[in-house]
Amino acid sequence: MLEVYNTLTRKKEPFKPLHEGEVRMYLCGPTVYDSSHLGHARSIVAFDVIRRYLEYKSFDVRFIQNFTDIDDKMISRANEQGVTTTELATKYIQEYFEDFDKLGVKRATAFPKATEHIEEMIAHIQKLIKKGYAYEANGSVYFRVSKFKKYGSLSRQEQDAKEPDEPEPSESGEKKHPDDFALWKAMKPGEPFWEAPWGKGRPGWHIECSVMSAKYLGEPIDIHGGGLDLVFPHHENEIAQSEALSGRPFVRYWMHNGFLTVNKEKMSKSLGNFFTIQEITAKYDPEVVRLFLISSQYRSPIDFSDAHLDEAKSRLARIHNAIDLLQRHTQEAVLAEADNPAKPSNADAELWEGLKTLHTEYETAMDDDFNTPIALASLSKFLSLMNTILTGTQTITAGTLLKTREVLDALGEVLGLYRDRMGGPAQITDEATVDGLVKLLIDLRAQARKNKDFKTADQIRAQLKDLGIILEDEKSGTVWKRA
RNA sequence: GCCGAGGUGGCGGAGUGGCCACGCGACAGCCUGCAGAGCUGUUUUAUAUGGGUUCAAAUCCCAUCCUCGGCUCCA
Repeated sequence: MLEVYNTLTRKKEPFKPLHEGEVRMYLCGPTVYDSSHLGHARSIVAFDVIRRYLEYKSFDVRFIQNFTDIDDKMISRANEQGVTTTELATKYIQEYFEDFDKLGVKRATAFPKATEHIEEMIAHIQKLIKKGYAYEANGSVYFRVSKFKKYGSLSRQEQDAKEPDEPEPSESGEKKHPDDFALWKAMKPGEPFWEAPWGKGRPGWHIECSVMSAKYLGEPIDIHGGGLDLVFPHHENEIAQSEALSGRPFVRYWMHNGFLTVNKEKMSKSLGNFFTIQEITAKYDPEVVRLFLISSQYRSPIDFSDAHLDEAKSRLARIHNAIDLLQRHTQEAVLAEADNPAKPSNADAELWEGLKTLHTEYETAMDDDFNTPIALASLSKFLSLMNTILTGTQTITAGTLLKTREVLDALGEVLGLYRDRMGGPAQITDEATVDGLVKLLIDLRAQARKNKDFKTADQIRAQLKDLGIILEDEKSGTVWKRA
């Protein structure tokens, strides 16, 4: 039984989607005025794993992620660079896809943009005004927080005790209460704008998520996600805007990921302690970065450092070695058993037992609010067992090995790890040629070793290493891989 | 100030009453012509501090100290 932690109730709750067999989830995406950094990756990878696990559990997942392509930061950055906000957005959306494709993040069902939903937002705001939840002031429109009694229930913040509608001298003079927030911002000279019944301007930040979420997923949706820093005010305001109109819950499960920190401080643009995904992936394999990001539970903080990424690199190498070992044994067994199938041995039974344990432990972990560290631990335990069995003296049948591969493939798919090593034998012609040539050299080296001509043997190995090809001697023979 | 999260071995990171994961690093052994990988073992009483409850506490209760986050820029 899957349980998820709901920020609304601050408890783990059994997960039951509104429509059986179907999950509708929405993730607050980036404002596309700059490159994504590792903090964004933490959130996006976390929800990617959640989405993948839900799919693994056979849910049909509709997953929407927005791009905020109009707001103050978009405007000021576009002005700095002498481009339009549209040009700026196009550039960073493209970069976004490059970054996250690299990190193995599955593309969302749709990526709606704020600027493509202005009409719907205006309609939503009009209805809010009509119902008395919003008011116009100098061409801007604000949400009247005091009118929405549940305000603050997500972030557990008391509504300001000040008298509603009491003028606030420190404010711009437009808002009737400091807690009120903008639904529509009147145009300032030189800014991009859209026509609205109350004048030229642009939407506030929060309204886009309410409108696009409802448009693409309906109401209520099952899961709405984002970083912990979005709880207040962003998500609180989304609830207010949406529920003020619909009169029913907007979201059933609110999920928030913890921060990526640097020296225990939140990685953020304003602190300047950020590294872009491009910078990190220039230094580390994207799969290493991904493993690093899922090595702690998504709600826990995770501290960034080179040492921690190096650790993930070592750990990933261990996983890869085990997968490669399995791949070789599987291919050999399939070939060997082409004509006469082998009988399962005790070792087969042991491996089956291990698979069963892995399967149970893994699912129990992921069912418990997506506990990836425990899922990885169960995988590690299994891989140790598998290494022992495969390097042992007993041969395993092709059937057992293929089953092992199938299970590891499915579990790796959820975490987004080692998938590229799970395929069959190399298919590209060049690859096949290289494979043939290297095997030829391996044979020659084997001859040399047999003749105790270690000088030649070592020379072959060393020269291949210079070409980026590593030879490793196994009990069953020599294998090769790329450095 | 208000609200919230958390302090676990050399390091990362699980664990909400007993059996104390998993990984990284280090050391030793096995295997090996050598190397790598792999396997095994070790890394002495790891659970911020002080009390309390209990046959039994990292886990529950009380107090204290410390760290981090949110409070309308933020994944």
